[in-house]
Amino acid sequence: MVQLTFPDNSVREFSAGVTGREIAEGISKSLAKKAVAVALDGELGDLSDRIERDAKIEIVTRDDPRALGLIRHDAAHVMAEAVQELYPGTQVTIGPVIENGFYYDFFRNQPFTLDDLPAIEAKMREIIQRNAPFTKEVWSRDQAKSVFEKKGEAFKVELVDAIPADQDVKIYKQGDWFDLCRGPHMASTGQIGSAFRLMRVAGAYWRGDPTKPMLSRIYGTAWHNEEELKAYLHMLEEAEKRDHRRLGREMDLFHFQEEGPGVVFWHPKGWTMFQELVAYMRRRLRGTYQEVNAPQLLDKSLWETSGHWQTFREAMFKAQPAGDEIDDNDRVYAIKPMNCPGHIQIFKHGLKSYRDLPLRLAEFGAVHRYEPSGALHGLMRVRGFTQDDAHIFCTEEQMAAECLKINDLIISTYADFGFTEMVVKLSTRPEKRVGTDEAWDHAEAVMMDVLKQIEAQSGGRIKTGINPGEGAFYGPKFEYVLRDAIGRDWQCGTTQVDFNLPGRFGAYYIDKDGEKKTPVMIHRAICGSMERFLGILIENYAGHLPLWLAPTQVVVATITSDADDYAAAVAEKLRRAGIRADLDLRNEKINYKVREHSLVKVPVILVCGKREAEEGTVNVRRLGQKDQQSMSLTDALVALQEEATPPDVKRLEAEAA
RNA sequence: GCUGCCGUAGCUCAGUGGUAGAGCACUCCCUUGGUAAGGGAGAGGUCGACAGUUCAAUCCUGUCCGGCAGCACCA
Repeated sequence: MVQLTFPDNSVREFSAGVTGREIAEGISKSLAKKAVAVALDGELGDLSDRIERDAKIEIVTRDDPRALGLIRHDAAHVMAEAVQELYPGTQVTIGPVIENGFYYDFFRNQPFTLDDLPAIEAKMREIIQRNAPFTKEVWSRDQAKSVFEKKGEAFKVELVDAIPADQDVKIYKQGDWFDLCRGPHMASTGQIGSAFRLMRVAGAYWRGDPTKPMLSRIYGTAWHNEEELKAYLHMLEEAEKRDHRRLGREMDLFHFQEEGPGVVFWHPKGWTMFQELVAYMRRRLRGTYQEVNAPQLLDKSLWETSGHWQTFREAMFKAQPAGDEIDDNDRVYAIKPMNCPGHIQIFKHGLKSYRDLPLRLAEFGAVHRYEPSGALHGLMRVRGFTQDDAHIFCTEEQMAAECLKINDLIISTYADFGFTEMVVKLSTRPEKRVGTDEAWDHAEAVMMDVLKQIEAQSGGRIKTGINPGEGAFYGPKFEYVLRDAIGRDWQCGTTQVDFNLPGRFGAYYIDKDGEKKTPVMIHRAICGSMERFLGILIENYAGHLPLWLAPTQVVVATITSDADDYAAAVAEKLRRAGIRADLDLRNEKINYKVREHSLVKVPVILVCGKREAEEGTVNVRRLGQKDQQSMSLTDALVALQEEATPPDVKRLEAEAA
């Protein structure tokens, strides 16, 4: 007998080997019909699984949130069946559930195209209509391998070999079609329902390995019901609308062109945002960091010393004199891909004492990396970008305190942009690394301790995690991942402890005892790449930037030319108050002007007509709002000036008051 | 870099084996209109680049460049 505890805490006895399906049927017919799986002590399993031990049991119905993964997984299987039915000879590989959906990778000489999807989707609906039950069998390895070999499924044979020895080789059948799968699955294909859609096709390497064959992947999305599917598709549309590449063009912020793949042409408005962001960061560094600027072009030897030339040469730009007649035109320079070697040179220049530590050098350093062409993506991944970089030279004892200080800076910076949800992850030693195990043990212990403090300090707002083996080759690191307004995660900030570079470059300081010591170096970035961070901000705000960041903060627009002089005076006063204001005196209707400035997302339009000119008022129209507000020019000036004050400056003013 | 798709006016896109079109934007004229497009006229393109096939290529083929979606990469 087994004792099973139900969600209402009632405990009932069943004979061992009872199945979830039998239990559900025993409770009610309707439950049995709705049931798609069973959860034993929280772990999902098939309704047909025999229950041989005491456990907490739940009958999982189709509308349970946990069923969504099953719906998607089953949909992947059905898609594979549909594909093999339509395109005989296509080999199946793997088909997992992913965020918002599923995919299945196929091997076929001719990759799938978007045009193939409607037929596959129709076939899937047909298979779902058939409503064949999912049944499970456990096969021996040899049996599984020989069956898949006979079917010509070479990839499946490889997968059977990859299953750990202590796990069963499970085969799931749906009608005549079957697949190697760890399960679980729902009761029958009909339970998938109709709220799914095939989305796109893409190439993907077998097992993620570029040396292995390219497979043809089909992505799909699947949901509990049509409403959820519709909501998801709507969310995708919203994301597309706030695509920073589109907004960048529409708002005239920047552009790219063929001659400069992956490098940004910043237009006046975009550059205003950029500079506003840099100015913000500079204010945040004031009093703590010293800003420096290291050369763009440095002899190759420096990059050999740092190790970049050996490790990242493929991703670096080299430069040489272009003239044929120049004596040393065999001398090779590299355009900097990082700022650290430069900063170490600055540290090394002049003897440093332990009293100088921690020494914090910051730079808005423009770096260039030859990113793979397929990786380029608007501002998010470029070949030339500006890091809000800093290197802190300190002692090992100072390391933990420095990491916490950086943490405070990063968290408060993100908060100023409205990012309050974030995750800090500790990346630990990778396989390829430098430094002794003792040094890594020590560094990881220190950082683990810091991580705990970060979590404790945050009062639960910040989640923490560990990425094993993801550290840099020279030391462990923290990664700061923020969540934007539509729930997407972006890794931006990073704090990396480095035991390697200072020693390689022979950097040292004179310690209390008069001995030379090698400092620890901490690399840190907050925005990471200013370009990318701006891209994230544009998407996060959907172009509706807070006033302090908006390139054009106010447009003063006239209704008739009678108000031209007054409007010009208003614009002038705004400018004197430090507000970025444009003047629109064109001979156009106010409708036209409002529409045009609204489309480029100007936050505030001050409409001035005859009435305003006579009364000394302005009519305030905010972006996205239909109603207007009339107020005196003086009041408007004060209010706008207040609103246009960056959040950090507001804080300082509040403290001073 | 790999796979697939794409490249026509500043933008969004039609189109054809016989050297091109629309809407918006732009310029000029008329219009002075109270909160998301007033009317008219005009200008604007070596159809991504280079080769090939053809009497003839923007269209077909190839190579290259660039973009998009994934994959891989990201010091």
